[in-house]
Parts: sequence; structure tokens; C-alpha cells
Amino acid sequence: MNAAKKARLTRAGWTTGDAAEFLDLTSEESQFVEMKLALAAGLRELREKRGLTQAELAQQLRSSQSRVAKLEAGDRSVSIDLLLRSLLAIGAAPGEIAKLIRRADSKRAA
Amino acid sequence: MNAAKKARLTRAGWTTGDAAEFLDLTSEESQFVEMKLALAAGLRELREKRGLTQAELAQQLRSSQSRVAKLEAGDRSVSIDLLLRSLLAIGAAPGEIAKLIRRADSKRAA
DNA sequence: CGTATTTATGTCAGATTGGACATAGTACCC
DNA sequence: GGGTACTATGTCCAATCTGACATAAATACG
Repeated sequence: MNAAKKARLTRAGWTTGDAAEFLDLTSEESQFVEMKLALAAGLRELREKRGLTQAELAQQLRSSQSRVAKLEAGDRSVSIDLLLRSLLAIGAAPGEIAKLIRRADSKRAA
Repeated sequence: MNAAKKARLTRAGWTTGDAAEFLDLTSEESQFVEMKLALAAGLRELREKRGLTQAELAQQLRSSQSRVAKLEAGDRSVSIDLLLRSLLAIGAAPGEIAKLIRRADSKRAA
């Protein structure tokens, strides 16, 4: 695993350093995380594009600023379900979401 | 909402008929369901392509036959997270998953 | 610098989801 | 009909996720 990838994962709260490296972050799981981070990044981009603060978006989603922060960080405590609902709520079409998921594809086999 | 769409949603356990039609199945929510159903259908297609029974796939996913049935049905009780993990586990690349999500796009504005 | 705004992190009770089990339904073959 | 293989549905409770809150950290602006 290269440094950039490790940094991405660590930033999102996924332990990577220790002996569990190859046990917990198996290929599927890391692909899953990559997808999650791609969606999270997409959400942030869209929010900023719309000139909204996290608090404003939270209101639109009927949620809280802290959860939006966690969504955008791809935190362990948020599901992809919530990310997808949020993206749809902010106006992303399924096609755009598909494009985001493709981003995760290019990061395979790191 | 046309009959085919309504049938898809009803089959998956989403109430549609009554007065809540436009309150609960708002655009975002129905897009979300469409994505879910597209992923569910994709999972079934891949499983069958691989010649696996639901029970065999369940074993591979360390889950149960009943949950696989619900996954493929897009049941309320399964999350998109689980669908995505399952798709990855069965060998779908993020690119293929993106393609599935695009399917949901063509069903907009029904 | 101070302070106002925005974003990040930690925690918790209530809600949702997941694996497992039982059981019902379906399809095919004899 | 009965038997076999597969799929669907309903129900548990343990595990995970969510919104909310408090508060810390970062950033912007004078």
C-alpha cells in the first residue's frame, strides 16, 4: 500500500499501520472504502459549488453539522446509504454518482 | 408514476398506492430506491452468471440465504452498503457498479 | 493579536440493519 | 401424488448507524 493511499484511509479514520494491514484491509474492503471516500469527496465538492456551509446543508438534509462533517470525511460512522441520499438531496443525478464511483476504480491495486 | 415503476417499487415492499404517494416517494427517495433496485438486480445477474445458488453466495458472504434473497429483492431491510459489499465480494469492479447505478438514471421523471 | 465563522471530533440514546432460524412458496423430475 | 432443490417471507436480538449535542480545532477577517 502506497503512502498516498494510506494517508487517505488514515485520514478517514481507518487503522492501517499495524499487523491487521492485510487482514482487515483486504481488496474488497479497501475498494469499498475507496468508493465511500469518492462519494464523500463528491459531496463536499457539490456543497462548496453551491456555496453552502456544512450547517446549511445539514438543515437541508434535516441532519446536523457534525454529521455532514463526518459524511464529507467518509467517517466510519456514516453509511454509503446516507452519502447517497445526501448526494441526491443536494441535486446530484444518479449519472453523476456513477461518475464518482468510477473514481474509485482508478485507485485499484495500490 | 406509471404502472411499471409502481410495480417495481411495490414488489420491493414500498407502499405506493395511498395518499402518501407524493409525500413519501418524493423524487430523491424514488431515485434512491431505483438505485437500490438496480444494484439488487445486478447482484442477481452476477450470481446467476457465476452459477451460484443463493445459499452458496451466502456462504461466500458469510451471511444467510434469506439475506441474499432480500438483497436481490431490494428489500427494505437491506442497506445499499450491504449490496455494494456483496457486489464487490462477488467480483464486480467499481466500474461495473457505476454502470448499474447509471441504469437508475434512465428511469427518472417517471 | 481577538473574535466570528466554519469545520472537526467525541459521545449517547433511539432507530435501523444484519445474521440466523423457521417456515412457506415455487419449480422440476419421477 | 411425493421428493428434491432452490427461493421468498417473517421474526428475533445483536450490531451498526443516525441525529443531536457539546466542545475543540481550524480558518477568515478586521
